[in-house]
Amino acid sequence: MSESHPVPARFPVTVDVVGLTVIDGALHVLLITRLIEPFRGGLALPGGFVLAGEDLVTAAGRELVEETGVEHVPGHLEQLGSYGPQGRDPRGDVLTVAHLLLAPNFPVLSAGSDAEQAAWYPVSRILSGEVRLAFDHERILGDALERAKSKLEYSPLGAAFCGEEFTIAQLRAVYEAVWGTRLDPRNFHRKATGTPGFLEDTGRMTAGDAGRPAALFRLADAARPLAGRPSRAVLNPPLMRPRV
Amino acid sequence: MSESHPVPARFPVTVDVVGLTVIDGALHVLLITRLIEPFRGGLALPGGFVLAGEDLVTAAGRELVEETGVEHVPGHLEQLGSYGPQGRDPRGDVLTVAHLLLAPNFPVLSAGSDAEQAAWYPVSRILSGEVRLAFDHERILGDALERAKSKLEYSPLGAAFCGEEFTIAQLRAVYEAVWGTRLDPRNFHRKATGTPGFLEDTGRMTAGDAGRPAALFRLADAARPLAGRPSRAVLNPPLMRPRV
DNA sequence: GCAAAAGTGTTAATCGTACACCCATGC
DNA sequence: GCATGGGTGTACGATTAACACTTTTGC
Repeated sequence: MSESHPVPARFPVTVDVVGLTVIDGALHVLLITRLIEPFRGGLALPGGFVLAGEDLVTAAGRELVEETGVEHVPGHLEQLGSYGPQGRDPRGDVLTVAHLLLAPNFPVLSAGSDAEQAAWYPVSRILSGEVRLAFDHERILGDALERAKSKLEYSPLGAAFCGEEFTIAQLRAVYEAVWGTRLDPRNFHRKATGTPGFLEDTGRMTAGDAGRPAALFRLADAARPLAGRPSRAVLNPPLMRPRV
Repeated sequence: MSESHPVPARFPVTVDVVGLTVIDGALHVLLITRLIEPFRGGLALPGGFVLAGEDLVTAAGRELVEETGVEHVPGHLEQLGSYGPQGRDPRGDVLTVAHLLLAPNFPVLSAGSDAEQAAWYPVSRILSGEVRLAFDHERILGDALERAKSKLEYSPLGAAFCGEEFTIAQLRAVYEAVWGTRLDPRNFHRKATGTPGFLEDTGRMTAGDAGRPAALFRLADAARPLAGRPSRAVLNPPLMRPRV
């Protein structure tokens, strides 16, 4: 914060959003198809420039809403980290502040031909190299996945992937998709319902599915985000992912 | 990363460093006394503007070296998070990327009267409110402390607070200072030495201190930072801090 | 010898894991 | 009835936590 003798450089600052969701048991990421150079026609994370008067998370939420046509930010949005400004955009130095969105599967607006089209892509297709991302967005995605994995361990944010009410099996599917492992349904049930301050039984049940109806849960009040501030609640003890 | 219709704003970008060390069993933070407005005469985190052509961690390391007179970055430096650009500097919008330094106690240069004086301050005096920090630096310090606490759990970075060689008791003092708890020396010894890929016995011993001489350890090769890239090694199983 | 700190042994409680088993529904 | 998935009980090994005890130094 001290003033150095050299004139401070000013940088264009963008926000990018790594939007993750679970569709049919597989982790998906929200990507847009670029309509302009560089990387025209390529896939990239949604994002855009921070405007004067905006805060970082605000800007990230605005870009997300603009590029998907969703009404509100549909899940948990938090800062991931900053990248740059060197060597990440062929047009020049751009600092980007990446954000992580954990959200239930929400429908993405079908944009007209003049807008960038956002859509969900299976993360596995990027990790396998089958699909490539523009800029340094593969690196950012990698960091986001690592963050998401550890978030599930010690925070109640796995529930951010589910809707308002969900079954333990739906929650388990989230953990399995993000961690890339299978979990014992019975032990997971006990651990999830037994963790204090995590889940709250709604008293309601599913109906119509195969098998025995499942109890519907919601996030406990203690674990909910409060008045705009995202939840900082901690899962204690943590739900540990199997280590190799 | 998409181009919005509004002209992208350009922001001055600073890097700040939360430098932590353990002195006499107490956690200390590196602060400078500001010589200019705003907050002239107040205490703040060391930092400064990112220059053209610089990367973030590079800039943070440069500012640290400049403001303390130390030769090299003396420990583990990593990005913490970004703050702003709104409402954190009375002179206008400034985006800052905060960094976390975990370092052994190193002597700070006594600056001349025309330079900002850096010095170590007990963290407890800031947390108690006895000492106030400029800008939003108290919030940044709070986030840094939280990050440091969790880093000790699942990474070998506790050793970054020690010198090249250290005893288990010195390492335990680090954990106790950062976590603010007492740990059983005997169980900690077993846990630290028994964690694979963490510590390596040097074969050397301390001498001259009270009590039985202690074996000197160093970070295992697997846990060392390699070729500039900071260590991403993971402690498995983690050293768990006592939960209240 | 005595104090002090390092390091080892031991034990009980707790936790994770695996898996047998019962429950409640759709068909 | 049978398949399907929800949910509980239980047993065993691993890990933690508490603390007795031995070792090795300085004084």
